[in-house]
Amino acid sequence: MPELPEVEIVKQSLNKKIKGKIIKKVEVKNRNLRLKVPLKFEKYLENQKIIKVHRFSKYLILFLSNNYICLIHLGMSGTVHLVYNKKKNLMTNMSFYHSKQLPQKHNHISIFFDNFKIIYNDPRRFGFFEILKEKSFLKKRFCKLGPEPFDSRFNLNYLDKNLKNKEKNIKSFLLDQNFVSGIGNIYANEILYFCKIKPSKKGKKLTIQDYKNILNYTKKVLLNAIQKGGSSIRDFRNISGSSGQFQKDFKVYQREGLSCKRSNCKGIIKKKNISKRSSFFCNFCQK
DNA sequence: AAGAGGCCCTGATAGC
DNA sequence: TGCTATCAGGGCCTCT
Repeated sequence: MPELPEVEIVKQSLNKKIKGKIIKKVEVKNRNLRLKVPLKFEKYLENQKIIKVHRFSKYLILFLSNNYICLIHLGMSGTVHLVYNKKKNLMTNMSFYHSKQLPQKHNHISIFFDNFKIIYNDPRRFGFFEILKEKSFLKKRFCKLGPEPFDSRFNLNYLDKNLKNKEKNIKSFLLDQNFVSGIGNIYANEILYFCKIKPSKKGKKLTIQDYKNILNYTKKVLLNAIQKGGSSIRDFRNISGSSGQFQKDFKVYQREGLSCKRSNCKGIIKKKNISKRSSFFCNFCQK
């Protein structure tokens, strides 16, 4: 669920809080994430300075002063929390992510700094941590991933080369990290709405204008989400979205049965499973 | 080779 | 009330 914009927000927050700081201690309570947290994980991190935090696609990349690199993927329910040590008895916490409180359960990893710690929480444990020996391994690690939508390699030629004559539908392409990386189910739905393309449209049926719209709106939708602080994500603890803000921005996602927001469009938002993922689209303006 | 589908996991919710 | 079934989703793997 954290897609590129949400991970970008976490990256920005981390850079503000932990860049230049030294890791005092690391505690792993549960190594059984999507990938096993390496036994030496703590050793690689402890006493190292965080040089900087980068992001590629949905991955956080922590550069350490010993040249090791810590990769973090939030999976679909991973959150990062910042907890301050207060003088008084209480620990207050603020989240990098939108959950307001530090959850009681599933706090798997704690990274301690001088007067605060960051905590990795992940109920479904689809997230993972990896250690890379140095920079050059990054390239290899990400070599199979497609370009981000902002990458100049993501262009008309690239789309034509990859989509032409393909039976696979465009929705699956947008979710395929080896084709374009950073987009997840929520933004894939939103992007296709803006493109006026129905999610089930096959690659081979896409027109040049479709290509142009895809190039345009993949960027626009993600950038807009980043600007809004990743606010368009729903809270996994609150699927109904009653706590608020986020849902307002969605054009189609989780709007089954509601009317299309496009002015003068009389369409109704439909929900349909495409390749096992829920897809939302306007039955009128998305062709 | 391309594309579809399964699996990992927990928690919220629907249905009986 | 309390049970079970279903769904949610990212990445990787296997099968056809």
